[in-house]
Amino acid sequence: MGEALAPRRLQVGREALTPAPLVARVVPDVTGIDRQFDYLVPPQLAGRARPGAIVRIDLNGRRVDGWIVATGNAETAGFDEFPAERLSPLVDIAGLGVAEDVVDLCAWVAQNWAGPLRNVLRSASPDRKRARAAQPRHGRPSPVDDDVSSAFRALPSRGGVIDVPPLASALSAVHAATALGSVLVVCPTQRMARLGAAALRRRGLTTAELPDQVDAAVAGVDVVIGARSAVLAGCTGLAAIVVIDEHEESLHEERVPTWWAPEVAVERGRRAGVPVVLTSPCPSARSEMLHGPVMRAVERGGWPAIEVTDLSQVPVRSSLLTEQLLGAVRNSERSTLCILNTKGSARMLACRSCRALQTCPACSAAEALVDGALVCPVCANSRVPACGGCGRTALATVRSGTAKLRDELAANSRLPVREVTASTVGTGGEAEVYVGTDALLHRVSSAATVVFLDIDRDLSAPRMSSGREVLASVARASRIVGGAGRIIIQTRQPAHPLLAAVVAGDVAGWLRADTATARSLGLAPFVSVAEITLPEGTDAAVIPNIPGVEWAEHAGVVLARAAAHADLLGFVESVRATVDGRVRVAVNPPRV
DNA sequence: CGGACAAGCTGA
DNA sequence: CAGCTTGTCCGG
Repeated sequence: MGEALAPRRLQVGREALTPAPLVARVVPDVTGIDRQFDYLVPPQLAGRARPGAIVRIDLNGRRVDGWIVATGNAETAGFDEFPAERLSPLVDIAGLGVAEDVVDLCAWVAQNWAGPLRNVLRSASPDRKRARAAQPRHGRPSPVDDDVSSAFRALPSRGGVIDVPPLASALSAVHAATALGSVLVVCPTQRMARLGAAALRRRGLTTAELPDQVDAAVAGVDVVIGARSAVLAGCTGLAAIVVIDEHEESLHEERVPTWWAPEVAVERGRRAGVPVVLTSPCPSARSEMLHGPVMRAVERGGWPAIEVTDLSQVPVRSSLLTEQLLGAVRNSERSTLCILNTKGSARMLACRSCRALQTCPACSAAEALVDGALVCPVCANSRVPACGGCGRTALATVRSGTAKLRDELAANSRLPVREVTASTVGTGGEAEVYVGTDALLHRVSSAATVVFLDIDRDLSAPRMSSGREVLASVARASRIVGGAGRIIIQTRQPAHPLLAAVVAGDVAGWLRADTATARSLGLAPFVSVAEITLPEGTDAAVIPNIPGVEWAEHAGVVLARAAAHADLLGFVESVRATVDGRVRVAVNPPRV
């Protein structure tokens, strides 16, 4: 700023010899105001009024916080719209806020996902606490040389996607990247960030764990590591970005703007001119689209042996206790995890005679019985209520009930069986059996065996990405059991392509096929979608039509899709312009 | 969001 | 028509 003003002072003979007053453009930290306002910077605050700083402002009679997103004066392009004499002064500088070099990235995130910049700036700001000065710390790690580190070195300068199952392998990519400078690591969970940081320190690297160690990240360390919002954190000397388990849903922000950390990482890397590496045992189609072909670092993808059991062969009707399950529970020296997801199970129907799950012939989602017909909740196909396999008409609802299952299992194994729910804390103990939902896989770090008691509940969930979500669960289970462990998947559809691929060790092949299907059907990520919630009582007739954008309205929600992302953003903009009142927009949300 | 202000309703 | 509610507008 000082440099910008200097020439102005030297212009002798012009009307003003004093520089135009410094102005800060501020995003208020107030919901419902997605706008920016200009404020005068008082001379005593000029030294600290940087983009990213949190300031106190007076806004319409209220004293609120906000972020500076730009500074300039009346001479600066774009700062001349509002007369300087009508500006209020900044009240104070209240905190460090967002790293200066990340402010423009935040603006890009808000624009790309069509949401309020304020929410992005909040995600990028560490919890308010006093910032302390820290000294740069760099370790002297031993060089790393394994399959993953050589895969990293073989990537193009902008980075790429590496197929790596175990966490230790992903950390080798991080380790190799530290040869370039400071590495920013984004993990799906804070827990993994903590474990990863500890493992990297054992390799002789210095770490800053976010969100607590912001000071160290700013001072300069080998590795800055944290969960989703770490992708927006300050990182001095940034030389590479690594996103671990890029397929995990938790890397997707649920609130608007619904930004996706791997995509933000790629954009940040592009702006900073540093490589970005996305790692995953089951890379998402979107990351491939973003970054090109997947680099295979480990033979066979490193998946453990996976057994599939046919539930329709179980002697006791409607029981989930197979021989394999009981065998695993009785023989295991370490714990067994039994995964049973209860969500959406009430609607599933199985044939009483052949026990085949009733799925949609077109899209294979589980059907529901509506007014005496079998109806697909995804594509609204309808057919007569008879078994798709044997044609008989006696259908039974597939029962759920983890409590009953726990009792059955305990009676059959004579072992203590613990049911783990969201409220149960801790899973200590050896040689035990745990029953719980998918969340169990996030809470236990080691087990001998993982059994998916009824994978059909997940596989046939009424959404497009169900197969990839199942794969993510199996990948998580693989990591928990390690190379020597067992994974048992129970199903009524043993010939399902995904299960066949998993058994054959050809996950990559299934992913290729799934991506090809999404491409040919024009689904995400090959189209961009937006879910637009209109204000109460809006007439859908006012919604504009734009070339390249298809949309449909139902119950006040507009679903739009476009092959070109820019077209979709243009559509959102014109909807906001035509509809009066506040419109909520989720662009490419985690779930539609 | 939340304050300001205008327009609408009520009751004596 | 004061006193109150409800709605709309706008912020530097």
